[in-house]
Amino acid sequence: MARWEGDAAGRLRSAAMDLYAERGYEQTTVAEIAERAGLTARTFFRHFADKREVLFAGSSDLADALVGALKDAPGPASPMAAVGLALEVSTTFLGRDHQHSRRRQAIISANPELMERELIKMATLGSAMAAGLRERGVPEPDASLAAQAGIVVLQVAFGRWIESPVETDLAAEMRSALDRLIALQSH
Amino acid sequence: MARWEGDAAGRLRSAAMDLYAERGYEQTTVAEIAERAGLTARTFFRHFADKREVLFAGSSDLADALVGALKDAPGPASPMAAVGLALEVSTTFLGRDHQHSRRRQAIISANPELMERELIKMATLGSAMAAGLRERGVPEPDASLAAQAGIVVLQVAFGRWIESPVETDLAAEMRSALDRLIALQSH
DNA sequence: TCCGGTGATGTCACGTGATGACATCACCAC
DNA sequence: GTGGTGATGTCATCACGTGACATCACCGGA
Repeated sequence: MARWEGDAAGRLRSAAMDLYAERGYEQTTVAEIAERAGLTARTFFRHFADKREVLFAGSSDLADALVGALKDAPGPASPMAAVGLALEVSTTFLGRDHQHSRRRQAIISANPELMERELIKMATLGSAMAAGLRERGVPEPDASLAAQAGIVVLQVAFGRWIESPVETDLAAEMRSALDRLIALQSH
Repeated sequence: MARWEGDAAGRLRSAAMDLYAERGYEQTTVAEIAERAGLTARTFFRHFADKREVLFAGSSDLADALVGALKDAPGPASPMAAVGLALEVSTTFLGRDHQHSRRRQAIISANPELMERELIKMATLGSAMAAGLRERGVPEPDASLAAQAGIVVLQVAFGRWIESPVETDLAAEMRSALDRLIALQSH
């Protein structure tokens, strides 16, 4: 068997992706994922908190990068400008593998439970960015508004990037969406 | 017992609220909720899809009202102006009972699973509003950006209303938050 | 060379959430 | 009163998730 062959978490991740894609999230049991990875269900839950989390590993890295970008933004930058820089940074995480992103997003969009998990990850990201803005001296409610508005831009831009038939530039989508949001407020 | 005494869903809702508040969401079993309401666990699941949903009944009414407000908004109103009108309407649903809203939100905020459910309800609300804006002729990505930005405003304003020590006016919080968001974009 | 520690994995038992199938009860129209 | 209808109860079952304990591979030191 595959026991002791290393990278158990990685094997579980790809086994889960394959099975979720093949037969759907709900129709896949944790035991089946583990079996395909040469492990047991109990071990699955040692690597991932629950059946959904296997699709969301590494999301805290993204949060750290975004908060770091806010900290590194030039002092005089406005809140939304700082958020724009953070969104720029996010594209280096999210825009890496279009094929993989497409597959993963199709799985998530097809299931409400997975959507819930995605949304709480995004909301957490927004809260972290709001904290980063407060660190920069931005008061509430401005910090939360700017941060969560930034998350909206990120999600809309990412969605368009995913759905685009030709492979576009994610950073360009981000800038475009942010511009549109700003344009919507001017009257 | 309380079988056949009418308003089973209502009894289950208040039993759940009480128990969730007393001992926490996770420490409460569905059987306990049903027992307090004089019913069985099986009946609980006939009225509510799952253990979380008992806290979120009636959220589709809110969605209908918001979409209706978008439809009734004056033709020349800009997307964000229409969203502002919809937010105004939302306060008649959300700002009804400050005491109850506080209790409910405390329960939800204390538990990630409940937060997930709240977030997907809000996201669904945003999607419905985006569809309403498209109905008004607003193209994508503007429709989604304006709608989801409106949801951000709603959430921030509602949070401030909930946390305010003195009872403020929810509609005023909404207008204030929307103004702040607009101000953040102007440079 | 072996011995013991350490971390990852397996095995077992269990409570809970959630659902299908079927029985039972209250109520209402005729 | 009879039969239909909707709400509820009972029973069986499966999957998720977790605690407790056993087992395995590997590595460093005597």
